[in-house]
Amino acid sequence: MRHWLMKSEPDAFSWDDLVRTGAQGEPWDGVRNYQARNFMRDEMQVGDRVLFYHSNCQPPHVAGVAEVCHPAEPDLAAFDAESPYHDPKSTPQNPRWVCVRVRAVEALPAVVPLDAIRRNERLADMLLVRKGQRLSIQPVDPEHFDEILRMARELAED
DNA sequence: GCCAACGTTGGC
DNA sequence: GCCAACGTTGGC
Repeated sequence: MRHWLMKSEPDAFSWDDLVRTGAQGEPWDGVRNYQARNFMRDEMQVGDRVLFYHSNCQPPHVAGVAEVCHPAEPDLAAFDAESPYHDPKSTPQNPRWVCVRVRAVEALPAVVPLDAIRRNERLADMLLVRKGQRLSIQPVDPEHFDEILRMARELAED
């Protein structure tokens, strides 16, 4: 089992939105970055655990743990001329973009803000805190994943 | 709202 | 294949 971090802007799709989608989960559509696509297409497997991260909000933070619940399939939004994610170069015969489906597992007992992650030297190597790094889907080392969960428990005690 | 960092596009 | 121009991400 691998571990991941997936970013979402809460104004667009929040942790609560994910919880509401229930067991069938949410297709992670709209990813238009090849590296992120390749992670979904080639490396993500059903059961992989995901840190659900809220970006572009104050403060940015990890909100919950999700899991991959369906393997990569074509991103239907790319075919939809009305969608902001429309890509005319992607066709049903030859889909350029794919998405996995993700469902909520559990909210963290306390959210873990980005600045706390930055200050934790055990997380110094996380891609999330690497300068200039802005992948919306990124692999997470298991130790880093567990450390985030530990921080959430610790923050909940205060 | 600003802007650094990065990815993509397209002319050549 | 190079690279300038442009668009996007996302923290601040």
